[in-house]
Amino acid sequence: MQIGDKYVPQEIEGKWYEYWLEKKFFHSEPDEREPYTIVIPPPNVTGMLHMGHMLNNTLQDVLVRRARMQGKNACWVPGTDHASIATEAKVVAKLKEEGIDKSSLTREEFLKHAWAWKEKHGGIILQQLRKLGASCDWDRTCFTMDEPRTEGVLKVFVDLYNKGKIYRGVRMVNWDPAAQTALSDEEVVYKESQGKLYYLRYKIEGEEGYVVVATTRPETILGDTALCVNPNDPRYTGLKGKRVIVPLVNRSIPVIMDDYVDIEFGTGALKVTPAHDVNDYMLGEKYNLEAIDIFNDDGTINGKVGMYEGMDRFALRTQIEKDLAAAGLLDKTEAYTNKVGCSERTGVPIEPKLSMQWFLKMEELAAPATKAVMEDLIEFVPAKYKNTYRYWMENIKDWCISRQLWWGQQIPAWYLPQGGYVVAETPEEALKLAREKSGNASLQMSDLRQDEDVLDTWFSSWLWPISVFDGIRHPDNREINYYYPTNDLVTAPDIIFFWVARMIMAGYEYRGEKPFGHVYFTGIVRDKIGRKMSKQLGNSPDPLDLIAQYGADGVRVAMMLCSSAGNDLMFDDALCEQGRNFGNKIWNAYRLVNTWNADETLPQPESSRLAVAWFNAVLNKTLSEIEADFAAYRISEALMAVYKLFWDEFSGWYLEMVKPAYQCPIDAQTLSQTKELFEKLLLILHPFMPFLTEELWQHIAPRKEGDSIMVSLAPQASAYDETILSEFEKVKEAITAIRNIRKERNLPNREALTLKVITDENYHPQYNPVLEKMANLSAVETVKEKDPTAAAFMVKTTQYFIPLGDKIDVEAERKKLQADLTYQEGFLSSVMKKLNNERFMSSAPAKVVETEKAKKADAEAKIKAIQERLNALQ
RNA sequence: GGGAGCUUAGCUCAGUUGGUUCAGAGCGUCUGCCUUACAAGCAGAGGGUCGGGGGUUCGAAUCCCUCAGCUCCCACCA
Repeated sequence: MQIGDKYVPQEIEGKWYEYWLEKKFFHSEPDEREPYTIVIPPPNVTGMLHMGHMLNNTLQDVLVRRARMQGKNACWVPGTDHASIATEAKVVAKLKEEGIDKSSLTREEFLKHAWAWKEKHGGIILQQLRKLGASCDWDRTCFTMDEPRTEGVLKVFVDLYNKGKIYRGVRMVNWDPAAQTALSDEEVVYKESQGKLYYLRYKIEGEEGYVVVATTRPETILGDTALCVNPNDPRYTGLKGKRVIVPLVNRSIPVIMDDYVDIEFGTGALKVTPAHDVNDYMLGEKYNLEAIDIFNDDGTINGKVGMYEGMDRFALRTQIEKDLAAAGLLDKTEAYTNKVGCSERTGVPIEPKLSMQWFLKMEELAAPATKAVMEDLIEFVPAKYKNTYRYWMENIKDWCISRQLWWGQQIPAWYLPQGGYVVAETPEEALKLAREKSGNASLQMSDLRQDEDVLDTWFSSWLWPISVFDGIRHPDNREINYYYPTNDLVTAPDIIFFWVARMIMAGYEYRGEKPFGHVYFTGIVRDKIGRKMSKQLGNSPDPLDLIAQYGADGVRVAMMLCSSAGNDLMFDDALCEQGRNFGNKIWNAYRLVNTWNADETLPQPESSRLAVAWFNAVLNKTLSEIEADFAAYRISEALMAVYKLFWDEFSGWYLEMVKPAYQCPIDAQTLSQTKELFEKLLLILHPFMPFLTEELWQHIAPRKEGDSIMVSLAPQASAYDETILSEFEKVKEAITAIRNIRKERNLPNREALTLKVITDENYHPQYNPVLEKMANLSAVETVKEKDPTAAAFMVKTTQYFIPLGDKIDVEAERKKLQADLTYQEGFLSSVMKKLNNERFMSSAPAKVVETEKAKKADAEAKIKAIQERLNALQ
């Protein structure tokens, strides 16, 4: 079969993906083989592929393809996440562009738009993954809001409710005024912001004088219901039992004393706004203060106080500063930097707000999940995340699971006309329960009102490893029993709490078992100067452009080259070039082998026989290294090992050793052995570079329809000959030395040379055929005497000479020898220092002492040889 | 304010329990080559006091202390 002169990845990649799909090689069904399972971290359904996905999914594909080639039943389940806030925000924005306001729509109308949007954009990202070569079982594609998953979520909600783990209550929650929903603590990110500290005057009731309070949020005075000072603060002892007047608002509020207040901060006096600050809320509870909620859900001021109604919270801050100053109630302001909690999704500052929400009790769920990780039943790679995990788990707070959104699973709770509610998986059951609960058998569905809220997205994705196998609805089905627990989870560390921890909890709660055996945490992809890749900075390349430019195999290699687990990686387009170049190298090596014509009558040259034996040893040694690397999830090192194996050992040494003379035929045995070795290399390379290896694998031997490298078995490491490896290293050294002599003296490669050698135990004559071929020697002669006029070199203790007649430069030679002598003498003296040190001799292990002695003998022999040669040069 | 981690060649990183010439790799750089698979290549070379200081040890990139710089996570100081 012919193959193109140039490596053009774009020409070979698409067709093989189609072929794999058509042959259903990605599809897995339970059978008697050992399963290997990965569930994809589901990307947002309307998201686009970015570099983080590239990294993450390349890793998963490498792991899955490798497992498949080890004979396991590999199953990689793909899917998408409905991403309630993110998707709803996108739909709202799109509607706004069309001049439609969300509030003008009914829930049903809005959801129609949302589903339409999902149908249009949903799954684009999964299509993009195909370009990368991802071998997902597409028949299993799931969506966190499809019917089986939704039913599972509702079932879990009802179950947890019935177990008493889910409750409803008014709590201080993180309110996102842009999305107008509550958020979990994990969805709040703290951003440094330059603000001001405002010093406000609170007049003391019935007296002259005032108390100054420092605050960053003067607008919240509208909701002040107390002033608090530390009882140990001598400045304020006189305030006990008094009341003060809230500036501008003119409300009279009590002064309370609590040692929560930091005497050092600001003026030591704190305004208390129970409705709008978490700490103030605590104080409010403790001292029974009124909580005045001054905001509407969108962050504008409501009518409760009767001032500034309708103003935005930030506009009000500016306005109130002016008004306070005008009224003489603003002492001063000073610049102040603090951290403001912002919504992870919309980016706007969150507003602590009292509201009625649904919560999940976490403490009991956390216990087995913590244990599993700490005892390495679930292994974190790298292990440093265990600490982070434990700390969070041991300080876990109840999870606010309700969201004031429409896109998501609506909470299956129905309110009764006379108050109270029932929780059920379906409206029918709810009605039944409601009739029982109310004792009113004539109650109708229309009398019940379902809770408006939906569940947090993570409340569906925490079930992912179970729900993709339908193990929530049907806990005993064949698939869940076969595929669960999954093997590896590959994800980013920033969702360790959102997702990883919760999946582990759900795993133990619903399967009584861990959801996965290993969690591989990838780093964050940064640009080459270390900035996080982001849309705003525009420093993120489009992965599809990279694939178009360098080929998927090249980009995959690039991702793997720079990714060590848990460490951020500096991505540079140059890495893709390196990946593409590697593909080119493999391509051209194949082209070389492909041009060789076999001659059945030719015997195998000894040099080729040796080359095959040697390369087999190198191959097996490297295989065992690769296996160790994979076992420790050192994926980039595994790739580097293959890279060097192919480029240096195979292309640089092996192929040169067996290469026939120009346009001469090759013996049949060497050709077939070479092809076998090449095929093994392709098998090892396949998980990293699936497309190129499939293309060449199809060419290198006769194949039939339905054959594929991806469903072939990869070679396993076996025992190898250490001796041939170490002896060969000396041969390589000699070849390199001869090449250097040629280079220094400008001797053309075509001109054959004679090599003389004084034999000793480091000289292995059986490799002379290789030496002769690689260094173009006419003969290797054994001599007893040094040749003072020849160019000389040493390998270990063996002395070699190349007679050059008058071409030798005595002065240069002497200089070189002198330098070498100096080095060897220095080395010897450092060895002697150790050997003459009694304490070293008595405390170092025997093995170490032995090697030092060997070093001494070695150095002495070399020094002797160098000196003799120097003398001979005189 | 707590916690974790990092600092090794120009860049990105390996370096398992302290001990072979341990100071490494890849990329880049420099030099020489258009040698009939590949210039997306070949043959070579240079490059680091292992962040600074101190200690333990016969022996330290590796263990301990300390200082400096960087990064991340957590946390209610208004």
